[in-house]
Amino acid sequence: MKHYLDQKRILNAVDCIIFGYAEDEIKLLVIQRGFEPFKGKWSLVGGFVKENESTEDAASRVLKNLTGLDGVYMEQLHTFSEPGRDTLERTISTAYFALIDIKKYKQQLSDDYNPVWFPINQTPNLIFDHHKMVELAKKKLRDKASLHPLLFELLPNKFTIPQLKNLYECLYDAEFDKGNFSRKMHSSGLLVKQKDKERHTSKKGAFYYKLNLRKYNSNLHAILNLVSKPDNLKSRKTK
Amino acid sequence: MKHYLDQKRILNAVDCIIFGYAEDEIKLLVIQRGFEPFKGKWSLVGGFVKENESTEDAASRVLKNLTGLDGVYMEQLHTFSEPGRDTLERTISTAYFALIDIKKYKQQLSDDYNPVWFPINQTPNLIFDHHKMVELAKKKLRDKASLHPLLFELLPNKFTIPQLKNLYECLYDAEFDKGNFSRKMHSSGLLVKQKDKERHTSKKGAFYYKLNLRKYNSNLHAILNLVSKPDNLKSRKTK
DNA sequence: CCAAAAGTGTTGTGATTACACCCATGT
DNA sequence: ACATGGGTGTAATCACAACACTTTTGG
Repeated sequence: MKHYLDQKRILNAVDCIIFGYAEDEIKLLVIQRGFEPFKGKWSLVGGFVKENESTEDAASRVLKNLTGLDGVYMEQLHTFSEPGRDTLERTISTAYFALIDIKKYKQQLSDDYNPVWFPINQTPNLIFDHHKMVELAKKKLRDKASLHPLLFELLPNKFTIPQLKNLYECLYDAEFDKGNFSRKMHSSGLLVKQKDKERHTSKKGAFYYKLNLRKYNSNLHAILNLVSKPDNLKSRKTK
Repeated sequence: MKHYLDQKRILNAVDCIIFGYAEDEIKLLVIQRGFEPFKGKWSLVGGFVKENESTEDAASRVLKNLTGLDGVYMEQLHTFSEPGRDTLERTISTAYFALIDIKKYKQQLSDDYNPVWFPINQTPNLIFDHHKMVELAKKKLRDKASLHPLLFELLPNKFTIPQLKNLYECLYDAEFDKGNFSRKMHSSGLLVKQKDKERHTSKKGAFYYKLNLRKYNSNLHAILNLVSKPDNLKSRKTK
């Protein structure tokens, strides 16, 4: 018969994998630690779980401290618990991934760390098993976004269909047919056409759309078969 | 700046949601506690995480203790961490779900608890938030099995296609067309036809199949579109 | 020889792809 | 006027559901 007195001290932490989207790239927010231990090393934002909060609360708190943002899309990813994963203490960390509109993000004042957005495929070396966390988060984002319309969380309120298409193309490193992509998005019923156009990236200009929030919130499984089959990919990007 | 000294004692546990399949039903293995606290109450099997093991190791250990089985299909489900979830101690529990061949299961000798298989939709009241864990596990099993061929883990080495079909029908509470089901399974390339037949449930008899293990292990995404759309369901069962 | 379940063949439908074409506009 | 990217139309193809049909064998 097991009893908790068997258990030596284990610390509980959370780490956040924060994704954003800007300049036609998906980005990851990491910090450079300004304090010991591991001063100068790159790391995900994280923190210890307090006695009276859940890991969800802890992750929200950490995220808010770093970005100033509340009510962000966040989801539990996985709990990492290898005895040697944290080289200083025995720590079990529950990882969360978050999607934010990068334009809403405002760096909070802090001397503790220096936050930087890295393109998702050019991240620096990270401490502990944080690289594993990022890889798993990327995989989960891809898997989930192929069935659920959650990439909207990365875009501003108003966006164009070519912008949306580019976002999907980044995530899957593939090209989609503009016609078919547009039809599929429209058929989801999630888009509300605006009267104005975005006129920077093309001469004709692309209409802005907003998300139909009622539909988005009620029907989180609308986008079926967007990227399910390999044949949907026209060709691997090689650039 | 946060430091681990802020953290009061939090215990780390694991709980296992163990699924089996027998008598044309999906079952859940739960225990009745033979010791205080909560003597006589139903609960998932669980245990505390030891200092030198991961939560995965802890879950495997707990599972082996209860069932005598090694190398079982197991997957991390979710970490439950609400401060009030365990009414005795502040405990964070990482839940794992496992799929076992119920015929291989042998009850291990133990006076500590009385394990019982319950049909998945007739489970007793469980302590703490274990009911939540079971519900999430059921949802995850359904979601995952619609894309990945993991239900084979619930069947014996040799099985027939009607058996497999019945398993899917149980999980989704739906009926599938035998012709289409059979074709889809064959087209996955995962089935190896045997020479003998199962002759209890029908006069004609149904051929046994074995799993193509090489393919199964290399290609964990073979079964696409088995249950993706609601239209695939002929009719809700009402029995 | 018939009932019952396994297993195969076939057809219509709807989704999807690939690609041609039209549109709006800044230079 | 023409190049450029946004946006629409459409034919061919493919996957799938539905269901009729054949097979096997115990009673």
